[in-house]
Amino acid sequence: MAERQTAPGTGAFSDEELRRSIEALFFAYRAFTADPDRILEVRGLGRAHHRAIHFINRQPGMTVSTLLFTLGITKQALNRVLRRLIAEGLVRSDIGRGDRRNRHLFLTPAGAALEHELSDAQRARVGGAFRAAGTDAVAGFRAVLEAMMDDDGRRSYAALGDARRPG
Amino acid sequence: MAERQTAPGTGAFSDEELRRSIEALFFAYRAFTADPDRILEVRGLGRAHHRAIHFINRQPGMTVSTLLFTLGITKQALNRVLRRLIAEGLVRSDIGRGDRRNRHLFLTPAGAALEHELSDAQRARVGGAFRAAGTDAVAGFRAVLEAMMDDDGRRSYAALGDARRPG
DNA sequence: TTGGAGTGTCAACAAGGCTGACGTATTGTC
DNA sequence: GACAATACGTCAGCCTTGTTGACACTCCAA
Repeated sequence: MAERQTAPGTGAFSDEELRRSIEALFFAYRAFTADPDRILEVRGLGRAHHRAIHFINRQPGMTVSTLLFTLGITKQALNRVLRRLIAEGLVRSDIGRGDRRNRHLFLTPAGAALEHELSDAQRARVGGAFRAAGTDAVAGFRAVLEAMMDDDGRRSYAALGDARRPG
Repeated sequence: MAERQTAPGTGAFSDEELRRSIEALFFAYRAFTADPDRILEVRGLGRAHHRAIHFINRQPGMTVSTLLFTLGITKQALNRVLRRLIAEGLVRSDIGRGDRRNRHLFLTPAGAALEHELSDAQRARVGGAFRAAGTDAVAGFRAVLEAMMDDDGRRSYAALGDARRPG
């Protein structure tokens, strides 16, 4: 099934076109992660630490369970990452004032500095690709990515967007 | 540096737009890999096996070192993956006829069947996103991805494309 | 008061990267 | 013909980052 070689109608794509796009996504994503990986390596940190730092920066004060859902990993896996970030003075974990079971996560100044360094590298690559491809291409890029997410991803993505526009 | 809030000229993008795109890429890529992961899980295989199978399918007869360069991992890491795939009867390794030091890799019928299953799932998600976003968006998507690759990725990506158009 | 939610942590395990070192064909070169 | 280089395989050990299962603690809400 689904072995269409030619387009049966509007909006269909050839097998070869899809395979080529899958490869493009693979190689592009690899480059996308390679830049921050190099920065993290000198500190002995990994991609998991980067992801935690990124989302804590985007939503300061977010709880552990929100971060858990956003990352889509288990609490044990996240805990190991957070413990390290807190021990290195990059992240601060505050007990909730309303509900004291909750931990609210913030970047320390050192954490914010690292976030900035990582983000600069990643934005440089993405921004460079955007400038090379042009404004129209960027709109298409975003549209395809958003259509490609699964429900969990879409929920997290939307929640992050909402948090940027409070009220 | 590089903290531009407004567009200084044509083809510049806001900090927020870049950060949002980075998140979109993260969530989309996670969905993109989740589908094949589910299929592989029941066989006890992982993402690394998928990647090897994908590229062997795209370039039947490719040598071990070519695959090594394409994947960007060490020969020890690849060897572990290949050994498993050969043991399970999914991949065949033929001694080179010209240079007997080379090993040429092929999918067996069972390997091709698995490749098809994995590829169907991945093409379904990418194809669905393409149809939802439209033809113009797809062109932009590809343009951005290709501009985002690093040199190694671009080389591998180009080599795969050339191999599809022999002569 | 009690159940359950949110969190932290221990242990054990697996995938899949890495480096270093070594062995073995095979090929090309002096 | 001797020897270096290439292509590949493999062993051993290490790391990150994911998993399950189990347990303890704090605290909120019914």
